[in-house]
Amino acid sequence: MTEMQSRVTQRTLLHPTTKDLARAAGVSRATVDRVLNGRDGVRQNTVDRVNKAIQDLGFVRNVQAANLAKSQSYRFVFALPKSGDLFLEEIVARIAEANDLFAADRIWCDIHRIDDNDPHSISGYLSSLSRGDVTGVAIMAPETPQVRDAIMRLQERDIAALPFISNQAPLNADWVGVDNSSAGATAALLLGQSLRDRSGSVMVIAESMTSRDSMERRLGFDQEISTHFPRLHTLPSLETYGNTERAEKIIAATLTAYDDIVGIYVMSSEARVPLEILEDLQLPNDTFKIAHERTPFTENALRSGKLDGIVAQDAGHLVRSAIRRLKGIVDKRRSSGPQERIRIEILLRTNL
Amino acid sequence: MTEMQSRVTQRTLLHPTTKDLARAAGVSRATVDRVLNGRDGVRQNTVDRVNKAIQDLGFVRNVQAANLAKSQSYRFVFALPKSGDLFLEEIVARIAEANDLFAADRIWCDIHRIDDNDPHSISGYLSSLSRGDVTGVAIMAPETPQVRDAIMRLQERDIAALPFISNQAPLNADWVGVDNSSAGATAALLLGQSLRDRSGSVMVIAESMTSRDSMERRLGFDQEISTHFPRLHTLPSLETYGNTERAEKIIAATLTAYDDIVGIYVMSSEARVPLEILEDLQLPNDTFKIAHERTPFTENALRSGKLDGIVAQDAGHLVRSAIRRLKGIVDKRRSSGPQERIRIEILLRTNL
DNA sequence: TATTTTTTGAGACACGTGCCTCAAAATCTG
DNA sequence: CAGATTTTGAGGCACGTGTCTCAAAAAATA
Repeated sequence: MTEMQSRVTQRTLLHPTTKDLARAAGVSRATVDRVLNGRDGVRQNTVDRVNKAIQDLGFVRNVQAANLAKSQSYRFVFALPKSGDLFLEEIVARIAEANDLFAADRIWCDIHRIDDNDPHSISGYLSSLSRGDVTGVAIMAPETPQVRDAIMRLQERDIAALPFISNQAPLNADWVGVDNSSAGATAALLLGQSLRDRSGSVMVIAESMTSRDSMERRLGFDQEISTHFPRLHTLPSLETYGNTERAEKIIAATLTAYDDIVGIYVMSSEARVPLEILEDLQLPNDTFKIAHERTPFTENALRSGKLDGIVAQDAGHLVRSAIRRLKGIVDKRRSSGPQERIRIEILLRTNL
Repeated sequence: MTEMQSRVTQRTLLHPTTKDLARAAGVSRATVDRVLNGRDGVRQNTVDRVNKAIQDLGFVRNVQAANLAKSQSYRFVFALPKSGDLFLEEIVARIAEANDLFAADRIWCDIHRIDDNDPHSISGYLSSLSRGDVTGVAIMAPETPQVRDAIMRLQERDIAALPFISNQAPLNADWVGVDNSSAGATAALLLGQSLRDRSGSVMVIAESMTSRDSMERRLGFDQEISTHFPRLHTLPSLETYGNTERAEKIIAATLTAYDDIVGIYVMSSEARVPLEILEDLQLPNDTFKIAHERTPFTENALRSGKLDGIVAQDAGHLVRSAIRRLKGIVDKRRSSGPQERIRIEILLRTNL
């Protein structure tokens, strides 16, 4: 057994270097370098020979050594909205953590808060960046033409760009976040399953319905309820606009208007305000309440039974995944292979 | 703003090297090397001065350069049981994937199948390993004194050892896997929540109850049911021992003995056999069925409604996490900081 | 064939750290 | 104080790749 293996691996170097490549292809190290780094002035024939040698030897470029030679280190920026809820605070905290986790890999992350609602300031910031200052940007911003443009121009300047949490378009290959439509559907399924033997109305509370993310969640939620739980009836979204007084008013109004509310879906990533209001309003004990995103507040609410479930995306996972993805882009790992998908997490009291 | 920052960072080098350290501490690079790598023959006073300089400059050792100098590369082995179910196949596939994901980091993984049930063969294999062949091992094996011993001896030989999925002891700091007690409780909560308005018996099917993992799951499950869903009654575990005929017999017997079965919990990581048997037995449509681990089979069952929920640990995540953890141990990252916890995932039809 | 152009090779240096040797300096011991 | 011992410094080579320069070889063109 061991003999057979050694016979196979005998001529196959364990970790072939560019030197070995050169020898195998019958060219010089300079030429190998030209091929590896896509410089021109090499005949196709020669390129092929080198590529064949790469295949034959199973050569893998030593990125560490390469980075050392280039004295490359990675400087990433997380461009996040200024107006922040608890979920955003969570993200910020995870970035700080990731910073010293990745320090050993020569990766350094900064945070830049941008004024959302103003697409111009976002794209302005993005175009102010230059390679040398920063090697990559993770961008959390609502989808607008300006932002899309700015992202394109970043890539032209050889800066890695990665839509983060807020998706820019369904077709975009490089992005880190969850499918909001499925997230909404998951909230619906969880709610519906728990209320399977009852019928009534479901209140839906949002911060605003303008963003693509909100729309998708709502769509997914409604679709799941209507196809699988026809005994439940979903009410129109209540939009709080982040305003507590307004929230109090519309929630109270809805509760008096409908006396058959059996479930509540808090759709926005900031669940604190609506939940605090609901608590004061003395709902029946068996009203099923579900919200998005894990924050110290929602976590607590789940523990104490004020909330029955959370549909979440893991902030730490999002951050780390974004960093690894950015590094992958910079390293030009095209065959990034198994994409590390961000899962839609369901949190109950038992798996916090 | 920028001025203030630059004033601060002016004297602070962006990426100080050992050379900078030496200058700052007023010693030679040789001495810095002695301190950094814990060689002796350095006066305490000098050690302190170097450490102070490390603090002051915010020095972070360039692991890439260090690995290059040592021509260190990481060879990890996953020691997995021989007798495998679909979940194990999943793990194996993820290891293969991870292999080319981590190739750029000079990490190479092998798989070694060990005969479970025979603690001696496991520890025999582990003691046959030597540094140079392998830098770290992820071990999936039931807890026995022999295995614990072998792990200790691995560490003495400077080989990183990491219990994998099967925990060795609750107190063990270094391990990758989930809390099985919480996993069981989560299955219970999901089941209970869906059956909140009904009462009856819950069938529990296991492969065997000898391992710590099974015990913990069952314990967590029972505790959650009895404290929060007293209208449900959990039956004793049916042990299939991986034998299809036996499984058919005991499941059928249980179904005739109890006519009030409202839920079924398939506890073992191999859910296929029990579920196939159950399908033939024509259960009422609203029987809530829950199982563990995502495999092509369980996934399909969930999609087609033969299963209502899966409590899972993400195989890819487990594998990647184990690899990163092993690398962390080898690199001597003591302040490993934010441990990348493996989440207990709840999979429903909507978030597959 | 002679000349220009393209392609290739040889060699050097750099990146930051590990690891080695040998000598010099500092400290301790008798 | 001399000698033994411990501590420190200076310097060099290695790791694998990137990036230069300059010359040589090969191919294309006139």
